[in-house]
Amino acid sequence: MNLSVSTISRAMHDHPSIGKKTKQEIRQMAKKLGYYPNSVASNLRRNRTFSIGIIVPRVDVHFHSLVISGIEEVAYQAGYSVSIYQTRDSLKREVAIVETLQKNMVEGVIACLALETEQSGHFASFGDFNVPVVFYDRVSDELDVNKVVIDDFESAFNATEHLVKQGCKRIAHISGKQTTGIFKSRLAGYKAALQKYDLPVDERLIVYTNDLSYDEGKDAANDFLKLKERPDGIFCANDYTAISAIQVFMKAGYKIPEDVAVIGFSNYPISRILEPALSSVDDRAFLMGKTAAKLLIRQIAEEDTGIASETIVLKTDLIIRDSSDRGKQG
Amino acid sequence: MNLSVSTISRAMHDHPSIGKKTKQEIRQMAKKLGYYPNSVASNLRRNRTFSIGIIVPRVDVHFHSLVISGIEEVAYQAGYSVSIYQTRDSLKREVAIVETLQKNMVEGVIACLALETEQSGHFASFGDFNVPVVFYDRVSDELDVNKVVIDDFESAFNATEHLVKQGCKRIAHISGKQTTGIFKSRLAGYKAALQKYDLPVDERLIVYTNDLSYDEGKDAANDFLKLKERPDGIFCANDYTAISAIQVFMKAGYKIPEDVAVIGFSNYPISRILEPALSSVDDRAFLMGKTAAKLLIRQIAEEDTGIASETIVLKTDLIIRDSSDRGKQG
DNA sequence: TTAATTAAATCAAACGTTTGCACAATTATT
DNA sequence: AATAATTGTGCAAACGTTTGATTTAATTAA
Repeated sequence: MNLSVSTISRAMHDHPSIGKKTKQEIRQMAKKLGYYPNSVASNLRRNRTFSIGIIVPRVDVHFHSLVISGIEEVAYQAGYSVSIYQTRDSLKREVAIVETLQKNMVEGVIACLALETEQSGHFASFGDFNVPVVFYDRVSDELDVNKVVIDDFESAFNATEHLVKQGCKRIAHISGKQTTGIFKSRLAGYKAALQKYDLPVDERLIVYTNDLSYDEGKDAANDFLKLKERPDGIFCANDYTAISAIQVFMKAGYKIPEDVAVIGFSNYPISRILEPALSSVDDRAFLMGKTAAKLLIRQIAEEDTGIASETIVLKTDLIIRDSSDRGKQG
Repeated sequence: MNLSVSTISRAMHDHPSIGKKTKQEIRQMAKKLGYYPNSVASNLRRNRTFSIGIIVPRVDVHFHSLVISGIEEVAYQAGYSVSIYQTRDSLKREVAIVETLQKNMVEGVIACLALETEQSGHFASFGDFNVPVVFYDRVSDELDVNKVVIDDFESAFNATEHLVKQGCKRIAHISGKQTTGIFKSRLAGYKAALQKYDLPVDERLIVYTNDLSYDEGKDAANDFLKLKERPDGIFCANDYTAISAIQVFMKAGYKIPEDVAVIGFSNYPISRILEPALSSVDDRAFLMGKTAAKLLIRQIAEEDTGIASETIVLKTDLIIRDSSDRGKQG
């Protein structure tokens, strides 16, 4: 009953050339002695780490935590451990984290760029180590790498179209920074929907905010109130501004959705709790995480000829609630 | 310029017995060749992993994501990578994760128990490997191990006292499951405050919910409405029930806070956005994460005679907003 | 100059697996 | 009974560091 290490190793891995009883004996012994194979040694020998790195701006932003949840779900099943790193939207931190991940020899990386990041060259180094990278949401244009995003244009189009179908004739839009691709697309989708239904695109009904904060939403809504021809529908590029718009208009005596129908973007958990409950575009954050993880793990497994780049576009969900539901079809 | 591996190793670690110029040359060479020391090999030799595991019920619950954020902050500074695992409140998953962490040889664990978990014996195995464990929020009584919690009793006491000072005479409480320690403590704190101010403890003004959901909050509030002597203040064991209580009472024509002052618990980000803005007890989730990480890392570093157990109680913050602020002192 | 001291670099073992190859033991085939 | 095929096990090198002991080189003291 004195077996060589190789036999034990093979037994633990259920190698076919080990006898059944030997395997059983070894397994029993291992359990009795509380023996676990040393994963570090194993990893060294096999030249693997079974770990992937996630780089997010902040964990405590609901969108990101949902993405992380999706990633964890898939990665755990596949036997990978996921390590979390926060940039807090600082480029400097992002660069430092990229280097840390390199040192830690993660086998793959899933990242959402920091707000400060405009050049994403520091991610290129992963290519040198043949470590695949998948971006989600805020993606890098300059790198030819994998991406998981939603179709912001179509989502905005659908949301706006929904307002049209509820009978809105003057639909406003609270938009984000036009340097960010997703907000540009949402604006474009909004305009396209108006055009489809022969509604004029009125620049006075479009407000460009800096970061779509709750307070900026209030300002935007107050601007709308000052117009002589006020909007009867508002499509907001996120939920916070939608909430403040609703509050401002309600305080001014307007009925939601009868006088003004409002729809947001992201479907935060608050949305269903508010009164009136907020209609919103669900951005499928959880699915986005799962998709990114699947894509990444596939790339890790392939390991063949250079990393092929792929972009996955997810469909969104239009969630109609009281803030825009006038009981009409569509 | 052909140096031995040991020289290179020492040079990279800034070992004193390597000459200055040699160090420089080696560093330069390393940079030029894109050489990174193999961390797996290093870890094997030094018998370390520099990784800690976090076990949370769900990443996408704001409280937990804040805790994670705090942990990441501290751990990253200290050179540890943090791997995330979700139990989704399933005991089975929790047990599996504990085993995975064992296999992965994390150097420490921070955990919040799954709702299903009543016996936490599976965590004991970490002790066998001398891996320190820190629990936060939902902690294990049976294990003599490190914990980071808030003072639920005092927090509830303060919240209730605040309502008293706003002039409330009949203060209700929406409580959680009494099998969970934190909800028991909050109830006790509530009662203690009433007693201090010679207010009667009226069982009709206390509702025991199952999971403090938004809908249960509505039910509870409706129950209060049915009483002939209705409450003029409500202390809720979380924010969701506080929100639904406010909505129910407002719909019934009551003014908040004039007729009914309401205060919640946890200080969700929604709280400041609602109208009226919700008063709440801030549970210091971020600080909790930082504290847990510091405690854990200290324990990892000590590595001496058995793991000493320690419990850290954090002070909470009473955040007064419109839902309870009648303009009176206190 | 030579010995003693100090500084700088190398040697070699160890960390605990994995895995190709060789070998031994068993069973099946002529 | 000898050979071939099959099955089960062991050997030993390798993975890339780290580190105590040791050698070599450079410096200083006598």
